[in-house]
Amino acid sequence: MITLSGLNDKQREAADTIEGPVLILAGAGSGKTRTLTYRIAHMVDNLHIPSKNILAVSFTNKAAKEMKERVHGLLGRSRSKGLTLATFHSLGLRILKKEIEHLGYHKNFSIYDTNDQLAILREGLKRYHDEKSFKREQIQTIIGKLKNAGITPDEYADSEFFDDEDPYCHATNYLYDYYQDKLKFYNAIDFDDILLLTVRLFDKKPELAQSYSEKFKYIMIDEYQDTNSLQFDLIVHLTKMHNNLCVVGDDDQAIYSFRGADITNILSFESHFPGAKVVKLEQNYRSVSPILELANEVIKENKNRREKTLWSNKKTDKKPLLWKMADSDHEAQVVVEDIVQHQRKGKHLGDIAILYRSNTQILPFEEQLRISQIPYTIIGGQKFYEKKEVKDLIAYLSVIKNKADQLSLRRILNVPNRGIGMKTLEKFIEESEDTEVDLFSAMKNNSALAESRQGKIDVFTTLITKFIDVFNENTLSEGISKLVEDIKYIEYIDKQYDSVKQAERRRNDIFQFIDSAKRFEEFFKDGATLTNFLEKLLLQDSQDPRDKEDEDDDVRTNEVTLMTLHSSKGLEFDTVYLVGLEEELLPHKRSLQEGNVAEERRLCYVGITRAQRKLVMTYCKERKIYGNNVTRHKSRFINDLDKSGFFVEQDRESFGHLGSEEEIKEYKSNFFSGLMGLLNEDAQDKEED
DNA sequence: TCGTCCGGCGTTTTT
DNA sequence: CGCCGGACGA
Repeated sequence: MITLSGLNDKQREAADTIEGPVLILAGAGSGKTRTLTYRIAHMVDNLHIPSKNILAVSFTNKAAKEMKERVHGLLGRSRSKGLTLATFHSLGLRILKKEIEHLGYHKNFSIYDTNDQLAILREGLKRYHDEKSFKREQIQTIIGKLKNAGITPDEYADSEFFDDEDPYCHATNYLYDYYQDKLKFYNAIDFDDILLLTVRLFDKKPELAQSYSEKFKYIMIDEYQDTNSLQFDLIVHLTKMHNNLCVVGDDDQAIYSFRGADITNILSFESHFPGAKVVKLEQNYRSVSPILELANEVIKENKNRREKTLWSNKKTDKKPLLWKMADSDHEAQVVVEDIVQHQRKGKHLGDIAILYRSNTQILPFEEQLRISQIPYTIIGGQKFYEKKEVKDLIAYLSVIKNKADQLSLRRILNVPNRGIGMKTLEKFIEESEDTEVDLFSAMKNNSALAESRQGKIDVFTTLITKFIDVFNENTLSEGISKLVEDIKYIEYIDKQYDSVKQAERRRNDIFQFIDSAKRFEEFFKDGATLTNFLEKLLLQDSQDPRDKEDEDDDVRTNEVTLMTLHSSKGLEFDTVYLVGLEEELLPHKRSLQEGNVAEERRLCYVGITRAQRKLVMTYCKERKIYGNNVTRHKSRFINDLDKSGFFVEQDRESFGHLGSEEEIKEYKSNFFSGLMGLLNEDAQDKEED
């Protein structure tokens, strides 16, 4: 028997309302995950709802995993068996893997990421007249928006999105069609397609939608403020048979509109689902009250939001601080100096985060942290699978799985060097397009080339064919090891880089890749197929620390965390430095141009509400932008409340954080000796090379 | 087929 | 200022 007595009244109400539509408006730090997990446990344990009828959807793997673990904690493994806790994309993919043939794709389809998308668009642009005046990134964005609006290439020209006067629309009209055609030909789908095709499948086969809706009788959606219209359509399909939909979210934390998230989904929930019950969670268990008061004050300027006022039992006299800095180097110095003080007092570095609007702000902080020898970790950035070596190997695996995957095939055709160049490739592509046979088969058929050159191609096609068997007969990691050996990939890497260190790092990536395959096998046993592995790699999020895979957990947690405001959503830290609170940075220049200041304000709100006890905000008088110094102004988000007493402003210019001349001198000399130490280290690095 | 030089561009990015 | 991508030459 699960008791809900540990929840507060509102949380309990939310966890105990099971039938019909429910909207839980969960303010930052209000115990949303706790409420959701108790709700699930309550349904299974007390109400005896079969776990297989429950579906909970979140946005990230991390959130899904956390929810899974916490439900396990409440129910134990055996009783939580059968629950479906997924992300939108993993759910869609699960459905497509069974049903995609209804849409004319083969079951061994590949999944393409942003880079793959751009590669196709590049070629499309080459065929389009006046190619130079269009940027493929922009076209890609538009196509993404069209997909998320559910508009097909055929429909585009007649849609509201098409403007006959706009040359971009004409280019998009051509390219969208071209792009979708290629995907189909390569038997590939992109991230947006995962949702789009699932919805389309349900549109086309209502009886299928119905059967899924009957299976998932109780549905919960986390971070509902970030859903887009496709996800909404999917939810409508899945709830059609019962209307048992519980969504959780906070409109004040909607920060992904640039990815198509539609805040009206949460704002208009009651009109989309009549009879909905709305529960507000406003008690915050995370932050001390001065931080919440500031947060409330900042966000209340936004119009068109659901009124919420967070409150906390945690009282303190200490107000949030606002530090005025000279420039970005100074900003980093002062912040890191403050962190050093923390460390001296024995505070745990894992409780500290530096949050910023844009990745361009990282550099000075990284420098200062290194000089002061403070361990740190940067969240986000390059994903593991985006490293060149890993991508090469993934491309091999992709082709072995799906021979029609032309993009992957082209990536590896001459990697390592097989003496097959563009000329040869082009001939075969032409052949492939003319005969509507996939590129691999065209190469195997050997009709485009003279005998003499065909030899090199045969080596390649034989290799791939051979490895289809190798992967059938061996485990995943064995297969990959054999592949690396067979193509002499390590030797190839060593040749590519003259720096020993670089080659070493690349080699390491490869071994790490094989290791990750091993771990995958250990975890999934018989489920560790090539297909599942590739899927996991592509859908895995980038919220793991960069380059830190090998370290122990306790080492890892005693590090200062650096990340963007976007990445920080859902997390909390004892101490938060919210840096660069300047006009044109937060709010960002581009958002100002586009007139989306409300979202920037929410971003600021998210940053403030990450802090549990200590919040320090900073801005600079001057900042280097693309090489030149530019005068900066305090962000409107705090400037508006200047004299209101919600925070204390301190001038930290000219080493103002230190007392006497003596101290300043000492600080500077420490700073420079730190710098020299670094230079020496670099020199040593070079010697090793 | 590969390396080098020049020009343009520069936000966030759960999958 | 620094990175990336395209163009062009050896």
